[in-house]
Amino acid sequence: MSAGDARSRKRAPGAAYDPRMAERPDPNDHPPRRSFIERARRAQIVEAATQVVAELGYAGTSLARIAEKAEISKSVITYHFENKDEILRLVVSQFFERGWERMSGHVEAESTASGQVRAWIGSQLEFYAEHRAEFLAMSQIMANHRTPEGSPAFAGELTEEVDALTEILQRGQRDGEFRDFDARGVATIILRCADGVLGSWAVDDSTRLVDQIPALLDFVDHAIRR
Amino acid sequence: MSAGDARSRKRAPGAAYDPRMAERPDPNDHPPRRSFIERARRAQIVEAATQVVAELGYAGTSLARIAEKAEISKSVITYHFENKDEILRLVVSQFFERGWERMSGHVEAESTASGQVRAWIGSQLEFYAEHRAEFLAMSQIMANHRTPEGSPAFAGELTEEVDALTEILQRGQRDGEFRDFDARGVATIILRCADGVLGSWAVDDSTRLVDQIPALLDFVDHAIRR
Amino acid sequence: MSAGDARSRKRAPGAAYDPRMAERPDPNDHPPRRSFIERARRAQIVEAATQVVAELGYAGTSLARIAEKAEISKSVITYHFENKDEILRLVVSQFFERGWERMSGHVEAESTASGQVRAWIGSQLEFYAEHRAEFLAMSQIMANHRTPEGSPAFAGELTEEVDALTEILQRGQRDGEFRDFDARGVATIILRCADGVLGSWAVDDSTRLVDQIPALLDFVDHAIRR
Amino acid sequence: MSAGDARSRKRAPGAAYDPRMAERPDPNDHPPRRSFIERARRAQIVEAATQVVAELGYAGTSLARIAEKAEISKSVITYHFENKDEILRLVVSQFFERGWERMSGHVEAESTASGQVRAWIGSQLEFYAEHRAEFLAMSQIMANHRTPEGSPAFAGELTEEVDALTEILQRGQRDGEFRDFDARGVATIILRCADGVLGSWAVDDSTRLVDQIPALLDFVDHAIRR
DNA sequence: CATGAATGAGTCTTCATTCAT
DNA sequence: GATGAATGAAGACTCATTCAT
Repeated sequence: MSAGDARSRKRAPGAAYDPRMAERPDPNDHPPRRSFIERARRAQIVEAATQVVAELGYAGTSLARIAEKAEISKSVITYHFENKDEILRLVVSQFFERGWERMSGHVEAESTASGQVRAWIGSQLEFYAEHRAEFLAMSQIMANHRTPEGSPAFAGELTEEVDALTEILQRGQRDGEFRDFDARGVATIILRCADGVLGSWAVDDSTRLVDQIPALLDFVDHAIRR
Repeated sequence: MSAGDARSRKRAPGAAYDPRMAERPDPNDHPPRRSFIERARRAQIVEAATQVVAELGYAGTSLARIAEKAEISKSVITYHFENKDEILRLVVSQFFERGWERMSGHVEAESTASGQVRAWIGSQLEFYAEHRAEFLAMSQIMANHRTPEGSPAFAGELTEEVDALTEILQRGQRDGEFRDFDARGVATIILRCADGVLGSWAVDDSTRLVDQIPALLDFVDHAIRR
Repeated sequence: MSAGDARSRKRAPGAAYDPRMAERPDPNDHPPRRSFIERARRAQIVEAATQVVAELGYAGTSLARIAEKAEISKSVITYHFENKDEILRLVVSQFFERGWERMSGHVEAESTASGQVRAWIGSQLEFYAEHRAEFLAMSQIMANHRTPEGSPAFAGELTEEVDALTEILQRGQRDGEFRDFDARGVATIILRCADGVLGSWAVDDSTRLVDQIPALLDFVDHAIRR
Repeated sequence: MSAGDARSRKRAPGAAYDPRMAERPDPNDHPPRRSFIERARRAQIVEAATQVVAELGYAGTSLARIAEKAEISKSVITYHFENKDEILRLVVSQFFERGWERMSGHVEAESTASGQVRAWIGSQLEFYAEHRAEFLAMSQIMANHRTPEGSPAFAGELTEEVDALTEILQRGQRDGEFRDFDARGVATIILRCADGVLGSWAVDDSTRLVDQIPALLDFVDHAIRR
């Protein structure tokens, strides 16, 4: 049943749109209509998968261990999902969807470019700090997941995000808020900067992430302000 | 995100030699005296392992594939190494050793704190750019390698690096070069910033890393300068 | 060789109805009285099974794929049929029933023995040529289907057919149409001959089966005629 | 080890050449040099596979069952062979190689075309009769084995055989031994005829194959003789 | 110094069937 | 009359490691 339902990736209604999740149109256009039980099971399994990846890493994640964590039989997983791949992609896409839902509100609430940059970084880090396991899992999967042919499965998934931030930076330059720099290059640096801080927190959770947010905001602010 | 979020650990400048990065000590305390052939074989195998990890990722790396790449029999590997673990740790430690060899020279040649910061970031990125495969391999291993119990094998390996950069920043503040900020926090941010840029390059090699170095240096400069 | 080496069994001409080819008898002796819907569903499923076996081969045929082909849920199949076995047997028996319906008319219309032989071979091959998928499916199932214990499920199903053709050949010998030979042995050979030609057509449908019929008739004619 | 050693298919030295086994050149041209043990193990496994396929059919043949039959662990099989596919192909190719080795001698010993036809059919059937299990296995594999993409793995493998027999028939026609007919069509029929008789014996071994050989030779003789 | 052979645990996935609704 | 959910057994294959030579 339910072939090709690698699905979702819908924009949050009203929300601008999630630049991280490029629209990849489903060939079978009818989205699978799932029963209550099915939806619950799928959620349960994705949740279990998230935890396992976060704890044991990408390479240590097997269907057997996901089943164990969810306290179900392995067959239940293969019944509700096409693939291990499908599960892993859902872990990633759901995280981004929810993250962007949160961020977009904060970003749009700001009027100035610098306010939007701060809102972007701040709300992103806040969201991640609140969902550490999900973030770790997403990180692991993005860094490791490959297509059957062997190339990274999530390469270039991030360019739209860079585009969006670049636009904000350019507006800030036009408005005289920011100094002169290559907007696209700096957009990359900022995003990667945040990723990096996240990364250190991912490896070593002794650093309280939320405490580092103001420092990072301040750092970026000085770096780009006129 | 952050395929390259793990990375960087190297000797504190001036410090002689980090025993943690050394090959694991021989249980019989006399350090292994290796023949010429032995050393050659080990180097060849570590080199092959590096390439395989870079190409196929951590999860795609098996002894069989390393053997294939090195054009030797699998048994040669298990003869010369205790473990798969031993090989992977060597890939990481050798990369850091060589990287720091390069960097320390550049850093120590500078007299001002800001010069040292620039030398640090610049020479690090240059070195990585010249050794992409090694960098990718190191990244993958640091992000994925685990102890038999399942916890990250390279957690908390980064503190010395942070310590060293913190010292430089503090000196810069005392000398009036840098503005006021939490030196340790910013040290982390700077290092992670570089990581982040590396991460984007790791995923997508179309971005010419060396071209981005000046932008990053400029970015950091503005962020910390008085 | 001989993708089509299994095949052919049908009612002896004149004989009413072969119970061995019938659906397996209901344990409670009253024959199943099926509703219109039930009969339609069963037909639909058997038809889908036929197509799947023809396309994917015996080993590639699963209930899941039959359901997919019929665009129904897998449970519909298990509701209407006892078994996978029951479906496969029906594919075979229905093909033979319909085939013999066609052949018997042609054979009985002939008065001479040699005419009957020609009618037999000719109409058989014609029928098969018109129902390639059904023929392929039947072939695959006869060649592969096994009892739960592992022995061929359709062994020894061919004797009646041989008997019937043997009778015709013997009559031809008595009437002086055919030369002297072991009638039973030659009956087997003739039937297998047709099988063989079918087999080559099964593997490679570029050979237009109908074009080969005259050659085969000619071949057999020369072989047995006085 | 030993990648790409799907190998063999060499002509028997001196023997004409086996038309059934089209030369499919090995990309890695160096044939694997196997140890005594390796050759013995491979032979043992192929032999076990042959028996399992003959007894349980293509669909009933699993590596587990082959291992059981050979009284070895399943891993031994995957150590010595790349693939299940490799084993199955060997079962087929070895059978043809050996069969042709036998047949070619008999065929070439004859001077007349009709003698060669008789030698062909006779020695083929004799050989098959002496190696029933191998024949059954080969039959099952040829009828069922598919490429990963789903198309029959052994389609069109037989055309060269038809070519060779066609040549003989044409010579017979030129020499006035045979009557006028479409040589290629009849070659197909004759080969398929033999296959068919074999097929009936395959299903039901009560018929003593060797006893049927003279009848078949006689049948074919009458069919094609002037 | 080197390696061929072996193997048990574990990988994902497919499958026919059962059961409750 | 229909079906969604569940499942254990089995499928081929990969892997790191051990051992004897």
